[in-house]
Amino acid sequence: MPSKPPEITMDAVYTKPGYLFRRMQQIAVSIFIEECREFDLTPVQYAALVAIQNHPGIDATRLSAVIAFDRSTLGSVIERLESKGHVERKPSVEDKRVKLLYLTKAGAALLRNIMPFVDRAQARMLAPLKSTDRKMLMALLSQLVDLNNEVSRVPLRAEDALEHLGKGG
Amino acid sequence: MPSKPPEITMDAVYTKPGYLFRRMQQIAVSIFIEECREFDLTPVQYAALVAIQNHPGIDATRLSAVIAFDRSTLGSVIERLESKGHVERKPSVEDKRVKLLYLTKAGAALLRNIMPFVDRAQARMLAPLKSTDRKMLMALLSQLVDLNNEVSRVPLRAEDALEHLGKGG
DNA sequence: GCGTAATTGACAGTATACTGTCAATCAATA
DNA sequence: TATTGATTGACAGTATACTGTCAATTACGC
Repeated sequence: MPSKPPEITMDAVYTKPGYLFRRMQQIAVSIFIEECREFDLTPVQYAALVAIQNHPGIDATRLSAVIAFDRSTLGSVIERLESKGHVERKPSVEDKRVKLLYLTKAGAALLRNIMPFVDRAQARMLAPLKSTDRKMLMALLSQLVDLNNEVSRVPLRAEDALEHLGKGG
Repeated sequence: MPSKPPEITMDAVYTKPGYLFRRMQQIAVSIFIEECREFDLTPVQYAALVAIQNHPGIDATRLSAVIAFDRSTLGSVIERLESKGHVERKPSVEDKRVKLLYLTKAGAALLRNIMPFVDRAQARMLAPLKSTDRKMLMALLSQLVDLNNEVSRVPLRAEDALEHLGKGG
């Protein structure tokens, strides 16, 4: 007869949402990088490009609200996008603190070309599930992220993107 | 009538699983850190402590397989746990490359004490959903992580933990 | 038992992701 | 207008998370 089992088993990790969210994030990034290898773009860089394309002349602070990404880290992300020639930073004439963000032609072209690869990556993440299960998971996840929006350090504020209009650099 | 909308809208980000997994991971970590503030422990450090408690004398490579965590990063995680006095690293007599991992008494006590706080954090992550939706989400997520296990760089290999038995330091 | 494979831990490098701080600048108001 | 407070971008510091490399060591095929 074996001695009494430890009070805390690996189920204290494996069956918990925190662990599963971490694993799924690892897997999602891994698939994205693999599918988009030839473009040398990370998921966050992709999100930033889409947001800048949608809101030309946005500044870094508002961009961070639009993609729910920490402002401190966003600086280096933009730097990399700039050094790769996908993004331009122009100082605002109205507010000397602000640098306005624009896609370069190369950045816009990249975004068009990468879309089918991104789509394939997103499809692969959910591929192991049946169609109905995919829809169910996405619906529940969207709800949960939305309902927990205020919890994270950088809540999503999609409407912030509009504030730059009329302030044009 | 406004001009034709951009081909690529923010839905190319917001409605995609990759974005939602990233957001949910951000939120999960944020809640964990908040609930466990007084213990100064991160989610990964918690997972490592649980695994070491379950498999005393495990080495770093096997530990990485048991918590599906990159071997390169795990070194610094263990270092931090060691410097906080939660973990001991003892060289193996049988294999001079290997350092065997053990919880200290303080580490074991910490693990016991933190459990209710971890449970509260895990519950908070799913709190906005109805009970049936919580169960549904967890079931789908568990399936998906399991079915995608081989995709990530460090697949989960829970059974690896047993290999150290009989090799005792 | 010897040369080669593989394993192990460590390290360098890149990229998120967070906390906190700072100076420059702008806005709001007394 | 002068002071105060908020905003903005930059930076330092910590902690994941990955790729790739390396030397020491072990295991294995012959």
